[in-house]
Amino acid sequence: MKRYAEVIIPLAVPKTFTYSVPATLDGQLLPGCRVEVEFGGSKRYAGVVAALTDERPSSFEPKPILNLLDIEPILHTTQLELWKWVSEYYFCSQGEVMTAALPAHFKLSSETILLFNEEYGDDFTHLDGDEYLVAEGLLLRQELRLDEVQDILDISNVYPVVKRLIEKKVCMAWESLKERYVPKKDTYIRLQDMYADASALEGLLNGWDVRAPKQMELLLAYLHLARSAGEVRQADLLKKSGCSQPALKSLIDKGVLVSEKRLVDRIRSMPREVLIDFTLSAAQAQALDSVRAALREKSVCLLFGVTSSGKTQLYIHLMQEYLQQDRQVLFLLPEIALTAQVIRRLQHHFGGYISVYHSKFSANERVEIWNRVRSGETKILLGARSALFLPFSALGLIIVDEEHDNSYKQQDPAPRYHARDTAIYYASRVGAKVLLGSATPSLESYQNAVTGKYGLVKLCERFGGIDMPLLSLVDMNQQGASKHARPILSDPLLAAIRKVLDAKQQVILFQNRRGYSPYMVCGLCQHIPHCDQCDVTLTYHKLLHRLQCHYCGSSYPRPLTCPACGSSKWQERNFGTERIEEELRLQLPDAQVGRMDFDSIKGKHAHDAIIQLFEQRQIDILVGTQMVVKGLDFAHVSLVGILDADGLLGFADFRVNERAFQLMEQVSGRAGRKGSQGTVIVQTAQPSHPVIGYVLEHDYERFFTFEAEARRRFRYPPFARIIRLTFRHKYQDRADACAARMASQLSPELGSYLLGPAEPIVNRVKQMYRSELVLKLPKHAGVVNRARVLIQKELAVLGNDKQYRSVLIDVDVDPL
DNA sequence: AGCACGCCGACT
DNA sequence: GTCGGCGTGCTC
Repeated sequence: MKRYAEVIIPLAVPKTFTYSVPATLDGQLLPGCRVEVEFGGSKRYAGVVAALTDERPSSFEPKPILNLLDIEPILHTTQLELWKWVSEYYFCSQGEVMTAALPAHFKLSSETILLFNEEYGDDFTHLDGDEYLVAEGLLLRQELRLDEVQDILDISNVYPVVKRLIEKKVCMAWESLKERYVPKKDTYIRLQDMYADASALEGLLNGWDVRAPKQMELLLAYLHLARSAGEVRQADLLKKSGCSQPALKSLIDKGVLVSEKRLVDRIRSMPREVLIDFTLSAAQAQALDSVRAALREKSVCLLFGVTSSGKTQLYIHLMQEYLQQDRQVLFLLPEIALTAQVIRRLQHHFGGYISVYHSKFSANERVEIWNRVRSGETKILLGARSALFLPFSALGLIIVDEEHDNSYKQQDPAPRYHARDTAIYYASRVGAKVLLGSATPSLESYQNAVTGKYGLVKLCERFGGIDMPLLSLVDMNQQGASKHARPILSDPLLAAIRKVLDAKQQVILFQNRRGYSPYMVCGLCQHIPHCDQCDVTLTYHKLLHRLQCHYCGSSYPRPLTCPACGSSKWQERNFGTERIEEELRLQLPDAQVGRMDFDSIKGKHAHDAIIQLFEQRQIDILVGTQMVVKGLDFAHVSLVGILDADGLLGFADFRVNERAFQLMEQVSGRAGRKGSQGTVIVQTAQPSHPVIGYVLEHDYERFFTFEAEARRRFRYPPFARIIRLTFRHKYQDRADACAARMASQLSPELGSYLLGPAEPIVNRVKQMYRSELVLKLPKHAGVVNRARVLIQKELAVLGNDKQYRSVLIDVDVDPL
């Protein structure tokens, strides 16, 4: 009966749009359904109905909804509320949240199709060159997409040509919105009904024509498959029998077999019971009890468990308990930790109840997982950040493993949301519990645990009684004559590697820099090559033999001579993973070396492939960036080397210490497994740095006390809330002016919490200059809300001011 | 985000 | 003189 619908359009427009509901859709339309609407002239989109109303807009005439795309809503109202909350909390549009939340195939936008007008005929004499080319294409193909027209003409703006062709009635334009999800169909083979009767079948076999032995073979293969599997796919049958399509076709033609197309799930489920084939250690069982108790009283519990204390086994037990109560469980992991190793392990226990959702899955598969979660068929979902937006219907528990991991915060396109924090909000809305797990909790979470806001459970014992690895330092000041003459691999480290390799064990070397050399310096004039588009030095990649910008991705040929002075005496400074790999091949020619970083895991399965090679011990030494840190379990690694601790401690943001501690502690945890204590060697020029000290002692609590004190003193999280505003423009002064304008609006009330405008460390990226404002707000709801209101208000003003509207403003709430 | 409208430089 | 650049304004 409601006559108007508020529709979310998947764009960065700050509001919903009102459309009228045609009489034909009366009653079928519900919030959460996708609808096809026209938006902005001719473009069509699949929008999501946020709400229905009877209120007639006064200032405009709503356009009608063109089509209903879903018979029932694809999400629940709790998800719509979540979208709204995320958009408000993180200062973005609901459309941007929609873009992040929905699988690609739910997001449709039209494309312009040109249809050839038959009546025009093939007399193209009145057309000019470009028009003729397109008309020819149309005659041949009947219809062309706009990007195909672009290919034909090879010019940037095809629109004028298209417009003339339409005016001359050669073709007409059509906006086509196609459902992109394609259900998968498989061909199945079954026996003709009359042979269901055993004697009829026997008769058939006995009277078989001996001239058709292939068909007989095929039929026997069918009977065999049907007996063991129940139903028979055509592909399996042909493969098993070794027969070809024609043999099958004649059996079908004879009316012995029947072929039929059936819709199938892309996601193979193995329907079987939950399998818990291990027992918890006393420490684990006790921790599990404490977690249960904590979750009875509080909605969030932090499980602080040292590396390899067996947190996952505890999770598995807890998940099973929620499963028995018929509640769904969401298990979040950082994308990079979602390896085949982890997936296999959970599938082993939960078989058909579990689904996995992450970027490696095809868009079609993701639609199917979406639907299975909504229907409640999937009880346990293992996924990365965006899995939080799946339409759970009976969510009972969210586990956020490695809760400290930075990849839970989406960085580049809005919404810049933190999946851990959003999960906590969402859980509270739907009455679910949250278990955060980490060996190195974030300062935020640990502070919340210490103050009693969250429950806190510690698991200090490594599973199976393995000792924590033994750490030792190599003081790099004593290695090499000068700062620039330091070796990449110090003598003690090299000696340790040799020893480990002799014992047929494996080594992980950690260096958080990819490429060969982070920058090159001209030996004569000290010139350093920079990116044209960004304010950063270029990293030399030896394999590509090019200089690359790690900010915008552009790449340059390696200069032979210095563009400033013409000398060719380049010096390569510092080292990345690529260089280490080379150094190892030089120093240890017999060792098998593998590299795992952003550059080496391109391609769908490259990441898992490297892990597998290492698991199978075809690689002796694995060199990598943070990727080697994330939740991998290798049984034979007895040595871990942290090659440049100073590189981790050298950043200039308030989280350096936290990140450095976490990375070093996590990578250390990779060393030592069953029966042997691992060794970690840290190379540093600052052996007395306090963070290094805490890592040596594996003492998270003392690290926390130390770091929390500094954060409190300088008013950083967890003792303050940060909102950062970045102003981007191709002219520095415009960006600065806009930031100054925002600052002037905020400072009367919030001046004491405001920093900037200031140019960030990297002040130009992709041809855009930047200016930054940072609000360090006290944790006081009134002040924070006031700041939000003022920012929101001023964003609207700046968006309408022609002096500032071309400045792009990014708001980052709780930035990393 | 698109996409159209509108006002200033290098080509016929 | 026109084609085409991208500044700016709007989308139910």
